[in-house]
Amino acid sequence: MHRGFLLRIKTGTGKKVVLENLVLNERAQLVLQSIIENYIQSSEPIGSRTLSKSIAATLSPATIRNIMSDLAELGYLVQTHTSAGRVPTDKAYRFYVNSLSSPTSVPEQIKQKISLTSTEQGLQVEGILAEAVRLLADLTKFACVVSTPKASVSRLQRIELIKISEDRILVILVTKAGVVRDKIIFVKESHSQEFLNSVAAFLNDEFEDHSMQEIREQIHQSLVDDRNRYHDLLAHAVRLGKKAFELNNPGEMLIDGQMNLLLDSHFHEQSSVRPIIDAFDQKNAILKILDDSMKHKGVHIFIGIENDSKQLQGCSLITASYHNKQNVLGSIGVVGPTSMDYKSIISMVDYTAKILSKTITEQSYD
Amino acid sequence: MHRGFLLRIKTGTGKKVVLENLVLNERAQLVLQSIIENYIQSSEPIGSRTLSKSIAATLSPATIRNIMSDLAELGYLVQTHTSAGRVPTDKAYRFYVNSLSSPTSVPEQIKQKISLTSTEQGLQVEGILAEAVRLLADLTKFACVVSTPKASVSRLQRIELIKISEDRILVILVTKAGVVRDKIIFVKESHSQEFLNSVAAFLNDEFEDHSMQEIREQIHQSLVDDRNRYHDLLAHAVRLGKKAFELNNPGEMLIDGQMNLLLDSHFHEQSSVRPIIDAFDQKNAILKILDDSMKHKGVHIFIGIENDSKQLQGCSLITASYHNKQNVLGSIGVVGPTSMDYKSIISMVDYTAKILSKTITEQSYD
DNA sequence: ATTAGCACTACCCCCTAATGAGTGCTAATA
DNA sequence: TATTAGCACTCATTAGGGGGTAGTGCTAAT
Repeated sequence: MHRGFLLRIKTGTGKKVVLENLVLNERAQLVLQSIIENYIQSSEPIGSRTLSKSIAATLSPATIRNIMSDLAELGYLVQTHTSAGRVPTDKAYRFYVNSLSSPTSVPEQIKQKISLTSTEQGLQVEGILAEAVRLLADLTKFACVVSTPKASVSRLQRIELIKISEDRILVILVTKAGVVRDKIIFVKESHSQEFLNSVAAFLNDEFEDHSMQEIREQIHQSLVDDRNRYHDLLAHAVRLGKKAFELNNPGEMLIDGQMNLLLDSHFHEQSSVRPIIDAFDQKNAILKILDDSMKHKGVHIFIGIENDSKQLQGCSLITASYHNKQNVLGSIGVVGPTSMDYKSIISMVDYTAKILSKTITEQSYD
Repeated sequence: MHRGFLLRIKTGTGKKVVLENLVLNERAQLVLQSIIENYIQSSEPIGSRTLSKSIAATLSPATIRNIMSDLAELGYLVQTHTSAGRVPTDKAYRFYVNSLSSPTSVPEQIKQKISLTSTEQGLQVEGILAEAVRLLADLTKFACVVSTPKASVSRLQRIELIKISEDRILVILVTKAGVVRDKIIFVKESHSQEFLNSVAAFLNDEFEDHSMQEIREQIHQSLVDDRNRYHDLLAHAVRLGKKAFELNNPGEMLIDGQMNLLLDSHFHEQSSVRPIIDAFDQKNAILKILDDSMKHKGVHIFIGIENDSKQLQGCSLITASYHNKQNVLGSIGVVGPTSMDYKSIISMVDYTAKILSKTITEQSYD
């Protein structure tokens, strides 16, 4: 029926890449890569003739057809209809990005655009993140997201308690990373501002430079531990502190450039963008990916079908974590079509994350 | 040529509406209104036959054609091409909304959906606004905007100065309206936290319950006034206060539901949404409209061509201001196609603004 | 192992004709 | 005099048909 692919590769020479349990010979790799790069540019199915012209090696359309046929059988390519060119599958993109070396350097002119000026305006971390995500969206022309620093890992710089009314206290938490969080807590008994000041002083003394996670645990300990009850200040500090350090904002993220997706040529039909938009609205699927990408350094790539969330299976995400001197704080990423220009987007995300880390580190409070 | 329109209306009976310097008789009004309502529903050109069926009064298509022809001549209707139905112009929408009585009441089931829960979670004004704008976007299926309380009119509840590093001070401003603003100021000379506390205490004493505008003016006065220089604390307080009360964020706005516009059937072509999206990015045109709408109570309607900004001439805005006990704080609004369902949108905006005002008033700090 | 050649497929574009919704005008009618 | 029926006309939209084209798969020749 078809000439055996395995036969061909047995005689194939040169470097080989193991993929699943099968192997692509060098020439097949070249063809596949070339198809992908062509498709990324044109976002139209690639035919054997077109390819034979653009490809470096001198191969006739017929030969290429044979190779393509094999690649299709292995699941790297599909056709929209019988007599159409081939389109790369998610599997092909995975092969492609795996074969890419580490991020290529960003062109000098782009580098110049990637600079964060908001620190000069006395903005906090949130402001810097907003600027970074907007910048990345403008550069890549796709939608971009960034997760705000996780409250649990950030370390306390300062806590302030401000009496707002008889039963309300405004809590302001400043972290070493430069994040300012404020929230209101409700109390049953009224406290004077002086009293709140001493409670705040106590909490500052006790917990400065501890991570929120630690603080919560220690306070919980103290609550269990009844011995503290005899000390009035301490008891109140513990009780207020418990409320103050409860994190009720469960990790936020900033989004920019959603519109870019709709205007992008790769998503010709609106319907294919719809689920992605919904994913933005729900946030949790994307947050999960950003969280995952915090676990390891460097750039992470999630391609279409690989995504757990069905809504995101029509697009790819490229993410990179950012950090200050001590901790990984969050990650920033691009959401685009599976057929995006991985090479350049990867390097942009990588570079932006580095600049972001640098900027945040510089303006951290320690 | 054509039978004189003026002739016809001279004999017209019943209520008349003066519009520009011309007059529509009752039947013409009815027809126009009916065309508009049909078009709002179908967003397709309305023909005389269709209308003759749907209209209450029993009029033959031919009669309706005559009326339509007159309305077209007066600039209320246009045709996309010779043999197409008629489409209302912006002038027609203006007539239509003017003829609407004050906001109709919102259906009970919608009312139930319009409730703001964020206060219970100890969120500040910004959080409430974010919830309100999202709610309105979900309800109307259009893009929605809300302007944050203007810093200049809001009155000081409390200022805090926190030493962050040798040359940086974190300023936290809490306003009576419940807005918490934080920013970093840079100083040349280092101050101890104790000193900052006394400066803050002084500023609090001096300026509590004053509007930011007043405070800025008074501080500016003091700067000019050299007599204060002899007093060290005062001099520093003035200097720091000047920086602290400088507003570097020039009125912000929150946006939600931009995507709704792209998915809306009224904007069949992407190209017509593009300028609106750009307007969102630039913000100032929309902010200006929101500002304008703060000047008078109630719902404001800006229809297409009436907008100063060219980008916004393809859409309509419906806005309403929100307030606390003392001041008008900002406004919330819907951005949609000129052919939106004004009747229901108006009432939703009206009701949402009222609930928003109520919620903010309740949780204000005085 | 590669390639040239050929038959075949299916989309795309263009042209045409038919359909149909809608208008404007005129003449008849109430 | 206001309304309506009738008719000719316009123009968008649709369906159908043919030629062109980009592509494939297969086979036979190199």
